Amino acid sequence: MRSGKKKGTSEDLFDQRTQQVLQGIIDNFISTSEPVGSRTLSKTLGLSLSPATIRNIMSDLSDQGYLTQVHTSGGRIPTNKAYRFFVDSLVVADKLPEQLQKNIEEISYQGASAVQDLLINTSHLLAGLTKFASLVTAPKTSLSRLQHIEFIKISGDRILVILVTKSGLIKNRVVECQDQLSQEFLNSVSGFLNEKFKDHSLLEIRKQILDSMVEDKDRYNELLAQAIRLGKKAFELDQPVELFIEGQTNLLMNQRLHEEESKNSLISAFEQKSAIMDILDQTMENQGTRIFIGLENELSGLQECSLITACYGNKHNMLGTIGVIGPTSMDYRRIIPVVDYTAKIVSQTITSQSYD
Amino acid sequence: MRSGKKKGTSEDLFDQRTQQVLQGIIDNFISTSEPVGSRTLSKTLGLSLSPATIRNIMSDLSDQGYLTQVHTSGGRIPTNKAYRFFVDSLVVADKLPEQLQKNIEEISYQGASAVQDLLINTSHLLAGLTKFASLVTAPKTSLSRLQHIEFIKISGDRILVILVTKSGLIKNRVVECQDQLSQEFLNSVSGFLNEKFKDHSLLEIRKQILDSMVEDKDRYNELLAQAIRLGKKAFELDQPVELFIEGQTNLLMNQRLHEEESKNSLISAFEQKSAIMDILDQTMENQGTRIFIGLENELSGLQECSLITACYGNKHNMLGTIGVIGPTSMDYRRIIPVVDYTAKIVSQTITSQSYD
DNA sequence: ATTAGCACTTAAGCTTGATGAGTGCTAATT
DNA sequence: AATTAGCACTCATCAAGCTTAAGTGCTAAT
Repeated sequence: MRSGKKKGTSEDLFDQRTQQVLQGIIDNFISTSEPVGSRTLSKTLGLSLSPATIRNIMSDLSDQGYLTQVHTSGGRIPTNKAYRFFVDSLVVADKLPEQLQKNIEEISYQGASAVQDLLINTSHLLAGLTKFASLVTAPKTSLSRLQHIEFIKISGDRILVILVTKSGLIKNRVVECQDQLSQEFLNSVSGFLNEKFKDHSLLEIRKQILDSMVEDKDRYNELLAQAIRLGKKAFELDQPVELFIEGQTNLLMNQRLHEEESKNSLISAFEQKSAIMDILDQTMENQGTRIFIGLENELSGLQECSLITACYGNKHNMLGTIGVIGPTSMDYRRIIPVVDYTAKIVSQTITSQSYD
Repeated sequence: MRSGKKKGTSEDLFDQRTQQVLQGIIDNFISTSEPVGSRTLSKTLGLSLSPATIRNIMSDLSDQGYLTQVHTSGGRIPTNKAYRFFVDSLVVADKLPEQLQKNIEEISYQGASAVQDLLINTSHLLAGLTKFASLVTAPKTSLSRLQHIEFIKISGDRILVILVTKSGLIKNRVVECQDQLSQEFLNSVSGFLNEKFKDHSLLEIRKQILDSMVEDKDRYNELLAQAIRLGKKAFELDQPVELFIEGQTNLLMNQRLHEEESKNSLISAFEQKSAIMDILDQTMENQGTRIFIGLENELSGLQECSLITACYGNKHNMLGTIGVIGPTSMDYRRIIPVVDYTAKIVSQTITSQSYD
């Protein structure tokens, strides 16, 4: 145990040299994924310090929980605490190379006429650029507000319901209907619903329609009755968690995560989409990029992974989240700006496509 | 070189005992994925033959290309030729357990109101049941025939185009339009297009519309002019190869394919979707289950994989293909009926949902 | 035609020892 | 007082050598 020089009050405030050493270790480990030893560091680091000195510093850092050793001898690797420090002290991430910017901007052109397409493109893009797994959540349907609803009779007893939300989501579903309803009548129904519910959230609409069920007084009004009946079917709780995941194979192939068992738990982690959604939902609270390091608490199976997220939205609200899951030892400096800029472009595109 | 007893004229027609031995080797290898030797076989096989005799038979089979050895000593494994023989001689595959039948039948209930949902469910189901990778192609949009088209004005300059095909596909796209068109006018346009083109294939419609461009004589008819303009946008070549792949991770995790390099080539094989589509398209020619063993010729990277496919369709046509990719040493007896029955259920469901 | 016996091959598992990168500690140096 | 050199020690990795078990081909006996 070395007493060390505590210049700050907190043990976590270390002097510049210590910080540089830690920085060096992290950098080194990120690029090689090999435990880094005092000798190597003495050479790579710009400072002219002997291995022995560095050893002392490293020992301090170990005591404070920033480094661990895989085996008694054989270099040290950064802990999650170290990554946390590293990421927090990244005042400004690398500027995104222009070529990458262009690549990202393309997602809004690739024939993404609907928001869903845009999100799928985004997911694809992120997985491709980062070579990790990408996550993208769609705007919550139930919170979106109604832009337009339409009923189209496509055969005797089948009606296609089309729902367009202010945020630009388009949903179809086919409902069956016993009564023979003419297209003219369906038009009146959708006209009625559009008039009455435009700008209301789907959740709200659903509640109101269910309430209306009770009001029997209007039962004589056939239009109203059918509107309620159809509306009930159209707005029925129908919100499969919309989460696009891509590039899981990237993660499985990744050099840094190659213990057999960890791969299996990785897969099962991806299978419980609801847990992932929960985390992503949290990120909607405050704008900007968020970084989760070592996901063991939230998602068992991803101990050695970090999650980088950013929200997208239109001028009024945050609508959803995009993110990337990669090994804790990923190159944060490169990945963060990619996620960041992508979210920005998604927001821009979605703003231009949404109807408020 | 043992002369062997050739009872048939062709060298590939061997007597019953030889066949049983080959069968035994394949069975054994399928269940253990270990090279199988003469001693083991002598015990597991029902016949009371000494290892030496079996060795002789195995030697013959090797000569004829049905078996190979990984190392000079250490048992033999079946070649693709052996699997081919094995599969062809499977007169009837196992009957599907009732529980599995039920599982498969569920795909048609899971709120699959549209054909696309059904296909996604199917892909998911196949990957889950087989623990391999699943492939599902959607019906070719351009060959589908028009059931209904509709234009909905959703904001000043944006029009939502909805296309419903006879096969039950529903496609949306948003097009922008400078002219301010009223919803009433759009209704006339869609009425016109529905009337004129119902039951025509989308490909055909597109061609006719492009041709119409030339007929300037009707330029005075505003309805017609707009119908052509909008129709052109609506039917624009817009057929991203619709192929659903799921469970690639299953395949990567599979015990039987664990050479590092083969995994990488596996991934890249999945990335060239068009090559996969080509193979799947072939299968549409003749109905029924087809089995491709050792895909090295068609798709480099899948040397050690087999593909089992079956088509689905409605009463008139074959519409698409479903399939499973797994290791050549998969349990064909189990997998084939799964694919088979799933295709049957998909066909049934799609028939009940399509409009002709 | 079948089988037993034998010499030979090979992958896989085990021990052994050398190597090298790294560590902690102490004493010398600045 | 901070830094450094030196030293004994630890441990993963690798290669070499050895054994074992399972398998093969061939020949001779049944």
